[in-house]
Amino acid sequence: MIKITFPDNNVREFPKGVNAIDIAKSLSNSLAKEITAIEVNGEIWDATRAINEDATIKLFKFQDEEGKDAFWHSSAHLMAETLEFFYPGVKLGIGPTIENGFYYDIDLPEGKSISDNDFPKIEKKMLELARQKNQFIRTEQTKAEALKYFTEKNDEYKLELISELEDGTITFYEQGNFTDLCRGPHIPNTGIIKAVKLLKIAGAYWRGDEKRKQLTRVYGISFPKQKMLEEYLNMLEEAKKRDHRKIGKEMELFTFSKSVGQGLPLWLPKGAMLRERLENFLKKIQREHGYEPVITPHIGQKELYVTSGHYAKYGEDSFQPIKTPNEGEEFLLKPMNCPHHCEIYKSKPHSYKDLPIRYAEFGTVYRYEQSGELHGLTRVRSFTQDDAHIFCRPDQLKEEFLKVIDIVLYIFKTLDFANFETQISLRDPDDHSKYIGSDENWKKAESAIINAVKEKGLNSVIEYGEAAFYGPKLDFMVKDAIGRKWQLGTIQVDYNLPERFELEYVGSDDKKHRPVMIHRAPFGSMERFVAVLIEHTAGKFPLWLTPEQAVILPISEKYNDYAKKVSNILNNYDIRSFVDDRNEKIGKKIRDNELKKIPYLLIVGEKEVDSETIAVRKQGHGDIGTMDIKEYADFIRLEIEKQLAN
RNA sequence: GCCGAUGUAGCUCAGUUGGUCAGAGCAGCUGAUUUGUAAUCAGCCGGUCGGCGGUUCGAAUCCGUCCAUCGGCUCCA
Repeated sequence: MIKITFPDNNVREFPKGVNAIDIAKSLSNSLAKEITAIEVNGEIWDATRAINEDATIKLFKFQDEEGKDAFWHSSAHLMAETLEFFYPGVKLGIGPTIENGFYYDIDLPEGKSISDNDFPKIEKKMLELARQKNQFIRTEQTKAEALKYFTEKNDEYKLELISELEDGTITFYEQGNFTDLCRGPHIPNTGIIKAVKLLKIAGAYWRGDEKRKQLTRVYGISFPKQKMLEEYLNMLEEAKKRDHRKIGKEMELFTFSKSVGQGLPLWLPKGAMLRERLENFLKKIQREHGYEPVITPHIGQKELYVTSGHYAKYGEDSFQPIKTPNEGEEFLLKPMNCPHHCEIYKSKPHSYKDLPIRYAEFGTVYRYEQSGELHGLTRVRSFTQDDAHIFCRPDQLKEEFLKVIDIVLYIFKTLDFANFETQISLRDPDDHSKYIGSDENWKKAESAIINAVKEKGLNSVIEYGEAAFYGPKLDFMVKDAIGRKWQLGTIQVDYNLPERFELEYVGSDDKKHRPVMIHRAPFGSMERFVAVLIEHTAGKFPLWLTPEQAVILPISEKYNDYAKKVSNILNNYDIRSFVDDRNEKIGKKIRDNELKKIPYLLIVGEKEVDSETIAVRKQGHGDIGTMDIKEYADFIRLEIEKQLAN
């Protein structure tokens, strides 16, 4: 007998050789059917793998991340089996799980191709094979055996992978007529895969190397229940409807022009108004938090970026220097605001008593992103960072971090991003060589971030090796209304630039010290933030932010004058309104303005004119009654105050 | 940048094998109607069919090339 410790620290005895399914069965039969994987002493195992020693375990179902991983990875094998059936001689690259589903990179035999039209038959065959309930059988292989198998199969991709593995660590998995090199784990058998959908096809280089052969990547997703697939497909539909590129066009927020250039957004009046309100919102918070506004030019001498080190790293692959009539004089479009802010810091000497100094600027920067990478407002070549740089003493780091976190949390709360998590990016613990700055400072900064996050009680994951070479950072990821994750704000510690720009302050010891710099952008960039906000709200912005808050709809032309009067009064109350005086029936005007997502439709006809009132209709809710104008203005003001309340 | 797909009016899209195929709806304009809570009717305007070049008697349609967009890859200070 062996001792099995459950997550709740319960310990029970099982016969040696027990597996996850057996353990689950001892709890409930229905649970046993749902188990896809198990954690055994910190390692993820197959649910059917025998446990021969005392162990601490955790059972996983599809709902768990680890359970999904096994499920989708197994589905990738099932897809590979099916592809071998339809395309004999196909060579297989890698087939991992991704955030939503899985893919397999394949090299089709000469002259063969695969397209969306082939998906239905592949899906059908996959389900047919799934229904055979073929077990996933794990076998350990010697390197020689493994090489022999794939040499006979003539799959150079697997051979390459195996050649890099250490002998004694190689395992194969077999299900039905298919055998693959695989670390695992896998689900017990194919039978629990009940729904399958192939999603798309794309080219991908073998091992991500553009000099190597391009393989065909087939993406798919699978579920243990048909209903889950339907829900997922609905979510994709919903995501399509919320696409900020589509809504941005419909609502006339922004556009692009081939003539201006790709990746260079043009903000239309309504978008510009929206953005301005977001900026003012943040400016007000920043004023309250002791930030000082600065303004810097869009270009700087090339030497500035040589000093910062960015020219060496990005110069060749970015916008090229601007030349002037003066021989040898070169300027760069600024790819970031930091060097300019460092120069502002240097414009006068600083005492330790002055710190922290916080310079804030909505600074527009230019980066030559690869053309294929541009995407709506989320990836552009010119964007405006809600940037600020905090210059502080090392002992102030944690305090400043806490304050920045406060700002970010206030923004999330006000804009209704209820779900978010943070990622703390630290040094690679095994290799400190690629990082600049003293060990002591890094330790201080890393613990400052960790403690700040802990103090605020934030949901966070720590990623080792993800820090920038110049310092650790904290990133904020929000989940939008339909569950998609977006990276927004970032707070980064920087030891590099203060060094390179030789920034100093005079300490209480009358000696010169180097300040620490914090880069922070709670929105990330205005472009990206507005894009995420559009997708989060589906264009139904909070009342305080939306470009047009109310539209006045006269029943007929006779009431246009009254409508204009109402609009003027509302505008005096700072409520953004306009009159829809088109010669259309009221039903048509309601429909059009509902579709335009205007939050309030104010209908005026004979009754309203006589009683000096308006009939209020809330977008998506219908008629909510008649009010006089002052009453309505107070009503709106209250709603806005509620939204902005801390 | 690479692979693949796409590009027809302001928007959404038709356009079979190259030959009255330059179309529809919405938007806009004009007129009629004067309307009470999700589409009133009629007329009109609007396109070098992404750009350039080629094949052909003839090209939105076939070929080449460039540009842009989309989906991926790679990248993201």
